[in-house]
Amino acid sequence: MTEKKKYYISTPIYYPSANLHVGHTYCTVMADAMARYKRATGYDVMFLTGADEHGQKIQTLAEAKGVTPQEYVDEVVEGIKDLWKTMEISYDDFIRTTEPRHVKRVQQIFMKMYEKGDIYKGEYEGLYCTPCESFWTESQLVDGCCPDCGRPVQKAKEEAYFFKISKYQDRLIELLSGDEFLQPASRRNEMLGFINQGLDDLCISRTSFDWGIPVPIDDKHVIYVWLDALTNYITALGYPDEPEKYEKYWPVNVHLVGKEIVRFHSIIWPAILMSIDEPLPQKVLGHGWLLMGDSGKISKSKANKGVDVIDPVVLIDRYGVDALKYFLLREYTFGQDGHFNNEVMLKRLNFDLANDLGNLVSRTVSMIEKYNDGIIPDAKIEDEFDKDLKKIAIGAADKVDAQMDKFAFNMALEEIWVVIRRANKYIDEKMPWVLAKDEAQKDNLDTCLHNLAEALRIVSILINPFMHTTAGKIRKQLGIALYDIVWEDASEFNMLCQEKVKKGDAIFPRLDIEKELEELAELAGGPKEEPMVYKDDIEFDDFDKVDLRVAKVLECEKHPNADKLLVFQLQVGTERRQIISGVAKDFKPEELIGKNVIIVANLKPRKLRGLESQGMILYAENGEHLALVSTEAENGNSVN
RNA sequence: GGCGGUGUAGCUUAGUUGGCUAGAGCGUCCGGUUCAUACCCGGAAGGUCGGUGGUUCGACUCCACUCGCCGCUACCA
Repeated sequence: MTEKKKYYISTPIYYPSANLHVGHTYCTVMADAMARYKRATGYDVMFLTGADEHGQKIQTLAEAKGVTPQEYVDEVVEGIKDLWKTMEISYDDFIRTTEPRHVKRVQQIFMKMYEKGDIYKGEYEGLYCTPCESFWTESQLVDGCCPDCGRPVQKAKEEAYFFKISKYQDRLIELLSGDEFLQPASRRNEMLGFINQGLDDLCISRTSFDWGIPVPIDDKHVIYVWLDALTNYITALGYPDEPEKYEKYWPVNVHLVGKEIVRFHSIIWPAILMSIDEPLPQKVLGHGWLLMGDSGKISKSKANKGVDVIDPVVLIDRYGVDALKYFLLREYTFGQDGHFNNEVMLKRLNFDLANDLGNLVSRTVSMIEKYNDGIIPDAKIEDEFDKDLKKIAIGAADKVDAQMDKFAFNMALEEIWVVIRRANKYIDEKMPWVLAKDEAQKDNLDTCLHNLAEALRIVSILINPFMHTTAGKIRKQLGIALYDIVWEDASEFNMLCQEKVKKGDAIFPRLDIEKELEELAELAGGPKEEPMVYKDDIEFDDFDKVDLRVAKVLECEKHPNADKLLVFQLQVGTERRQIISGVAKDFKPEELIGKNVIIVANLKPRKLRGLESQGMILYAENGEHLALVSTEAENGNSVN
């Protein structure tokens, strides 16, 4: 027996701060389809997924709930695993960053980097967003708040260990300059642009929380997210102390990631590997986001409004796992953003699954029962229609192969549906119900029934990586083996021989779209509740240092030299002052004139792109945008 | 502001290196069929391929400018 070629594919490890939504499901479903496809086509596959369980946010959420962080993540991860089980996700390993195997290996990796001289101790000062678990530089903040979620950040200064990532800058540029490593190509230039600005050394430890892996040489510190999370791809393989799997599967063939984490996977992760002198990933593939209507990206940190159901469990309960998988894989183009929408989904399910595929199975099996006592007859003749159906059916596997090579799941499915549509057309061309009335046409009828069953047999093989339960249902109705599905058999015709078919329930019942839309809208309900997360307590004296005042907006215009900044001229009592705010996206300058706002009056003045800003205006987060914090009080008055 | 992407029928989109009468699905209209989950099949209408100018025998495809979206990035006391 020849050695199989290996194929290693990963999803990101998800952060268990809340239940997963269809966005996560989307990524995992793609990885699963690819893993199953590769297994079907003869690869020895390693499919890894997992959970990233450390960090301050988990610690805070656990405290709010009155449980230990470990208890907290155990419960959420249980839910994630249940979901993957329901969805029949065929992962080979599920790595949790709290597992001992991961913890000890991260420490070993840390030591390797340290001994190489790539890690040094320094001091980190930055602004931290607890919900997002991210440090931001001052310049990254939006209106003093986290650029991701718009919530307040807190200043944090701490002793920390740094990774000399700048040392690998040139090699990273070289890596990213190739065609293969990062796709889609549009991300490459972004990443190169980012590197070319110069890489700051990366802070890889924290002392401000302790829910993490201790730094082996300094137990005041825990290892921060990068080194902890990214290394999962190799610790799960046993690197470095049990390298058997590692040597077999590494380097990874594909890291499947969302476009928001492309940077970490295409810059930080390779740099870590360079530091420990290990091979680099062969490919990082950034997929697009599923967008919810007009309300933007699906995100755990943002409340989801609107009527579209994004809880995968609800969708699975109503329509089944394969329906959801089919929709996600068929509707969206890899790498591009897509809009998730109930109506589009329901139409896909009805048209493609119920009408085209489900109905084809139903009519084929019915006719075999009705016209040939349920036995699949042998083919006896071959006319033009037969030839064409056969040609298209046995040619489909190659086309699917070509599309899967490009991660074009939607086109791969489209190729399969070409066969399904051709088979439906074939029935109209042959008109078996007419043939059945004429004994002289028995051979023709037999051929027709046989060929339809063959086409469905081929379809069942081709859809198996994407919807394997459905593949099984089709085969069961055809009376053929469920489990030994061989990809190569999709390129063969005339494999069926007198099997006995058995009509079952509709494999995809037709849906009443109007009714479903109404019921889904009810189910969507309001946003899920998340515990409130506040900044650390402060003393009254700290608060009292802040001098808040009412101010009237006299003038407001765009900053001449910056896209995001507005320049305000304000009346504060008897005084006029100029304040600059990064809110050009949220307000039109003219709509603010005349409003009374609240400002921080005793902030040290600072120049922003050439103009001085004498304080800061307060705004409230309000969904996607900011809202003014305005007042009716006289300008100049203090706010306590 | 810098860098990059993108703009094709009402909607979602395919168009590799310039040769197309610009394809497909959904929607719309007309017709056929009854084996089947009121499904399926056929046909038609619908596009000055964002705009302007250029290169070329020939441009959706190349170039310049321009408008609209999007991403990364700088400015966000």
